[in-house]
Amino acid sequence: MHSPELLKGTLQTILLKVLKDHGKMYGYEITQWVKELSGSRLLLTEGALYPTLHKLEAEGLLKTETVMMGKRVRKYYALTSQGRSIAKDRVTEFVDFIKTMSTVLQVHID
Amino acid sequence: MHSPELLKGTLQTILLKVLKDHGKMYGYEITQWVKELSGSRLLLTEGALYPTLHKLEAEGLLKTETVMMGKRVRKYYALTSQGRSIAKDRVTEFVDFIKTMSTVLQVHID
DNA sequence: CTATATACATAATTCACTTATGTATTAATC
DNA sequence: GATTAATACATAAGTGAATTATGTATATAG
Repeated sequence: MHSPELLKGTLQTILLKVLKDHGKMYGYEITQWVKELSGSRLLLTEGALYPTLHKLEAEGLLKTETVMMGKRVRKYYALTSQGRSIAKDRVTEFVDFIKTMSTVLQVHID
Repeated sequence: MHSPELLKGTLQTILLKVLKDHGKMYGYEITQWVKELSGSRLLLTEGALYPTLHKLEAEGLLKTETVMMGKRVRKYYALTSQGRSIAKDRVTEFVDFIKTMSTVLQVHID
């Protein structure tokens, strides 16, 4: 597991990019998918996940669709067109940040 | 300039690694050096810098030497042996984090 | 002589996160 | 058939690393 400090500021980027790549997903599904993709190194907590999804929806980057699976609620999230645009920006911003950090720390990633 | 959110959790790593590479430095010198190294993309604020230096010193990772330059105080910081060890760990941890993030975000750095 | 750069420091505030708690359904285990 | 674990959502309290603001003081440039 990674230091939780490093994760700060990256959650929105992860959510937007995963939804961009994977299409519509529900919250729990996202946690499982990120866990699998990261080899259990990135574990999203519910206390961070749901408020962030709600915030991105409120900002118009995500749209929702609530489905009843038997008696259980499932809330699917998908990018809006604005969300797709921002997702791209956030990934670019992250890559740029990593490049700068790599220079300052004098490290080479792969 | 980078999103300040992404910077969170990386300040200690930057300070430790810069001091490891550059030897003893004083606070203001660190801000200028990081600014130059990063092409003005990483601007350390004093409100974050000094408390973090004090904290790292209190934890025994840094040792200080105060010098009077004429009438002006200058406080040099350098790694302790423990600090050198932790600096290495923090850089490794950061690189590992970036690798995980690159996988999850499906991006390639360089 | 006035503004900018150098050089330190700390207090108030912000905000994204963790931790804790709550509700409820479904599947597995004993 | 009862308890535990997994699925699935949600929010409130607390933490802590940052920003922003403020303060002090010397040195330099225009």
